Amino acid sequence: MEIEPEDEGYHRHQPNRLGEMAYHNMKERLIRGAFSPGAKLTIRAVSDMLHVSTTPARDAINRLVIDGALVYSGPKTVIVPHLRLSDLEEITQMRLALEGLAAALSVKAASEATIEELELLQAKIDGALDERRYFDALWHNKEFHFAIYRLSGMPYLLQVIETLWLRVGASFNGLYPEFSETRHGARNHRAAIEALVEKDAAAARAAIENDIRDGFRQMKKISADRDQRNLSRR
Amino acid sequence: MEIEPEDEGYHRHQPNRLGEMAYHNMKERLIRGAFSPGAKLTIRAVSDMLHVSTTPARDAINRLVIDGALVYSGPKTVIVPHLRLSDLEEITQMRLALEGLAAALSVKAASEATIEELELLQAKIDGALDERRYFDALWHNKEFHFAIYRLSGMPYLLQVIETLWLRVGASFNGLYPEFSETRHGARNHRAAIEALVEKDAAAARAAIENDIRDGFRQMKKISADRDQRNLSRR
DNA sequence: CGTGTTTTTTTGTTGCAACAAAAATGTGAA
DNA sequence: TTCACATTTTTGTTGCAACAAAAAAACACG
Repeated sequence: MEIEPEDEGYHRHQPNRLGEMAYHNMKERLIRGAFSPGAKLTIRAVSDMLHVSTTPARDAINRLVIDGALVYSGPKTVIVPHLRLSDLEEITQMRLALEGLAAALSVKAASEATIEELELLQAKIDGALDERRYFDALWHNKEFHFAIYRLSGMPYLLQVIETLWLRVGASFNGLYPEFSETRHGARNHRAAIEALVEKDAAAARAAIENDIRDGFRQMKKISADRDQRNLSRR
Repeated sequence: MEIEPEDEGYHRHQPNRLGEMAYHNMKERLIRGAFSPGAKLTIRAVSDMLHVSTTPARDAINRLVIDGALVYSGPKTVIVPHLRLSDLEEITQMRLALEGLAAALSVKAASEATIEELELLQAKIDGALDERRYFDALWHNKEFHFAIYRLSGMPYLLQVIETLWLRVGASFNGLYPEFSETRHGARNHRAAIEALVEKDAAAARAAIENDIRDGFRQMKKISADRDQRNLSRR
């Protein structure tokens, strides 16, 4: 590894302590599906929920709106958005481009230790699925993906990808257990690990892209079924 | 122009009026290079500059930090960052993936009107270069690119791309006039227009990617020369 | 002249209240 | 019930002040 000639490295302090805390707390709740699409979030509600004043609560909500994890349904009303098919398609396109890139870049930093880590994570996914712990399965799936992407060494890229996951995560946690049960990822994950072992960038990209595409088809199908059911039940 | 079939379209109101204004105002100033890398920005300074209170000024600064257009150099100090080569490389990789995607998607929406618009913009670029109005040239160059990307019909994609431009823009406005003078973009832009006319997605992507790569090489070279000069002058 | 130390000034964060505007609720007529 | 309108409640925005902490300035010593 080369030594960077001028790595000034901007200080990674953590100002805005309460606001940052509120943001991460709410982000976590959203990813875990604590709020259903359509749920209204107000500054004062968040402020009470997290026992902070309105200022950090406002900071958190504003930032989540910027991320697209929350959305204005009126001038003074932010809600958890209903993900439309067009949104899902746009996000999927971006995921293919960005996560494909991250996967391709990851192979050069792959080591035996990282391979082992990935094997372990995949075992956790399989185990969780066997025991019908669907939530854990999805969680470990995320860890698996980001363990690979982290190898790219591109922090900003990782940040953008994480925001994309946040956007779909908030809306698609309602898809249990059909979505998790499909095990669509296992084969693609095996292929990804194999590609890392052989340091084959193109294969790694292909494996991740397949995984994303398979997931997209699943989501689309399940979501369409739901809509159908909701429609006919009216 | 087609009518969108199911555009429920979350209300596009504009809350946070002063904060939004402050953000866009500062963004504009940064893209135009009003602040040199290393310049310190404080809440109260921005608040005075824009004649608003501290709250919207704080909102604007925080958001620019999230964008990566500003950076903490200490717990209580935000500055315009010096772009390191590794940063530039990461951003360029992401630009290739995302702007390549946008360009490929743009062909299906290309019409005669948009072709005319692009021709006009290219003429403006050339004209500005002829008259050594380098700033205008760069500005119209941005318009040219985003006129294409807008055709993709993906608003969030556009937003992310714009943030990438903001990050490099703030630091590389100091590269006048060498950078603008090179006219590296003309051939690539012609190729892009041609691709849109023939609705050739692959060609459009290739043209844009070439443009980005050429620009990256230029920036890298000029920036390296500068560093060399600064180093030897010490 | 640097260099470490102390003092002064500046700065971001946080909480809060006032206000206008929007959302929710209530009311009544068809 | 359904719809339009009036009333009440809720809500985001904005400005501001107190405070601790950090940055800058002043200073002293070598």
